[in-house]
Amino acid sequence: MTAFSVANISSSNQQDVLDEWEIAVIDLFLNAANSFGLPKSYGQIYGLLFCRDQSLSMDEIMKLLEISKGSASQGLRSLRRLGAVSSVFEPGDRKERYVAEIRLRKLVGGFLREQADPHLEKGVARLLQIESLLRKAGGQDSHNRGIRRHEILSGWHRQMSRLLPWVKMIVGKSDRLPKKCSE
Amino acid sequence: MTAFSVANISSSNQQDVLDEWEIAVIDLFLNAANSFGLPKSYGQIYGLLFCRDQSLSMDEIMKLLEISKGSASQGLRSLRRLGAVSSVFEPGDRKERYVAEIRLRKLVGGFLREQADPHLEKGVARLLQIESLLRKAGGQDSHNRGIRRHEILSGWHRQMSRLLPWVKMIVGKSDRLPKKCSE
DNA sequence: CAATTCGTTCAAAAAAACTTGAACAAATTA
DNA sequence: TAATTTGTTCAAGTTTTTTTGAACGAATTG
Repeated sequence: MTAFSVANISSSNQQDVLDEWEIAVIDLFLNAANSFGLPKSYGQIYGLLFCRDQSLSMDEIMKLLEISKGSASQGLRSLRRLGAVSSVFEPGDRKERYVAEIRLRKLVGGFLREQADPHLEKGVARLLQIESLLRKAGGQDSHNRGIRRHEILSGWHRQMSRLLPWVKMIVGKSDRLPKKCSE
Repeated sequence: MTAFSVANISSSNQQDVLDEWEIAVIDLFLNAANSFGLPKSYGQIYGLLFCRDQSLSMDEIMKLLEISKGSASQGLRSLRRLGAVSSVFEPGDRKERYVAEIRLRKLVGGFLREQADPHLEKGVARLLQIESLLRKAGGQDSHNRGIRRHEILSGWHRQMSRLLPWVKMIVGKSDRLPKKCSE
């Protein structure tokens, strides 16, 4: 940069400082990330982008959040994979720049796709494995018990598989949720 | 105990050994616990109880899973709070004994009550905090942006609040899920 | 081509989460 | 009351996860 930026008129205008409310929002997402089993830094990055209208470069993110290059890089990658962040190409700028996805249904959808779906698939494999163990092992009593448990687990798996599409459906329909259901 | 138990006829009948399939089931719950953000040992404990017809004492749980007293105690407490395990009083026995709750709707309900609901409540508090920060701080531009973001977050909060009852509802109705919805 | 800018990777450091076991309290039994 | 049994607590130890930053490669610029 060739000279001091002219930004930041009157102490905290836009660019290189976090407003108090922004800090609070970032902290909110930090905590949220945590309880979704994602690293805090992911939450911070998302939170910062969520606050801003303009896209930010990795560099700006690092400085504003005071996190390392590695965290920023990995965080942004994962967030993109989740569909929570996307990169935009501001023309005439070499850096990549990032913005937050703010449509809840997209966020939830991405999260379910990346986290829940894989677990359901692994679940199938595990059920098969248990099934095969049941085929060979165990005394009569234990074997019967195993069969019953396997049935229960299969039922749970089925129900979970059914639930997810509904979640995606219900989140998203912003206002008008179904009121009554037949059957 | 006054003499050797007569149990365990033919190598691995009921009590003091884990069957192969039980190990697999326990491992399944270990992983599941993990991805719900609960300690592995909680999953193991639940998994073991899930496998068994008879209630187990903390002592037996410790031995079967080879975990410490502390883990067993804390795990059982948390699982009871979640409603995933309950204690039964086998008459003529001083120890407390535990069994797993296997109704999915209860499990999901307990989990949501203990994990999701508190987050939603904290969410309200955070939104209020942000609101108050917005009242005082910020330049015009940032302030407006803050207002808009606060609105978005409020919307998300509302939608999540609406979602949870549906989840409880959908899981539970074992077979018959709603097929069509009006509005 | 050399120098610079970006972004990624990964081993090592730091932080967070989980587990352990000894000390303790409560309840029971001798 | 002393000895036992049962379960809880919590500081310290262990394991796992996350963060850091230096080294690297690719792309760009001088």
